[in-house]
Amino acid sequence: MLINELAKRTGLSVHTIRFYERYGFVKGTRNETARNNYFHYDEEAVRRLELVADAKSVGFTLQEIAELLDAWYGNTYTKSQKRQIMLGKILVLDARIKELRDMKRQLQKCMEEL
Amino acid sequence: MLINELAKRTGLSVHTIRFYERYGFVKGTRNETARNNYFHYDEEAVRRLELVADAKSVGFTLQEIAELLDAWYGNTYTKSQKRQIMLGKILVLDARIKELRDMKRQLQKCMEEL
DNA sequence: GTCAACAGTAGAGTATAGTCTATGGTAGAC
DNA sequence: GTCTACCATAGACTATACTCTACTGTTGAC
Repeated sequence: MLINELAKRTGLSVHTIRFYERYGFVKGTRNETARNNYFHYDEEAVRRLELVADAKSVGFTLQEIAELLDAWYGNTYTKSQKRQIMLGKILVLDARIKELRDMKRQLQKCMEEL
Repeated sequence: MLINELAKRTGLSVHTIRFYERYGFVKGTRNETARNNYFHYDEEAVRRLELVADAKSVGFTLQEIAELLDAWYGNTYTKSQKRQIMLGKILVLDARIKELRDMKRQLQKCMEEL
């Protein structure tokens, strides 16, 4: 698919996808025989961008997401390194969940005292 | 206390506190009799900044925090409006907690499949 | 009285994450 | 063949949240 369809599939704007492309989050492939220089994207591109969106919404930075994508799909890390990275992110999530729960408790207490 | 002590008490930098001051997150009081123009801060300032730090760490923007501080300490809202604002923030936190849990589950699943 | 450490204001600079504009080259319907 | 919608690159612009610099005035120890 071309970038426009990818944008529709992922709910991201074309601009944002191009921006993510510079970060290496997705990569299109060019057709050698075609005389245009359009990039084509596959289903993995969709999955990668969906992961980016999910990871972003839980507060990971683009740098962290780059690492996560590499651990998920890439081959720069060994299996055990990948597991380590995943585990690290899980611990970050646990800490963040705790902060959210604490804040929620604070707000509830404040509401009761009103 | 003066701004330096406030910074030490809250763990924020003097710069950051001044920045927050422009947002109305804290306000010092000036001593009429003194010939300097130093601002003095009280315990509420400490509590307010601690709330700012907590709210920030769970992902609220400074705008949202301004609203929260007003609901918490201010008197621009009625009690029932304040409760509404608090409840709104609690629902946001719930949604965020859910997202974090979902992401955690995804990561765990990916780890198992490695 | 002078020097370091602190106070104040104003405004410039930085990082992150987009978002948009300018420009120019395809593709396909009519 | 031309019009609209799309593709590409490069780079400018924006918002948020700081962070720092420049400059000046104050305080308190020595």
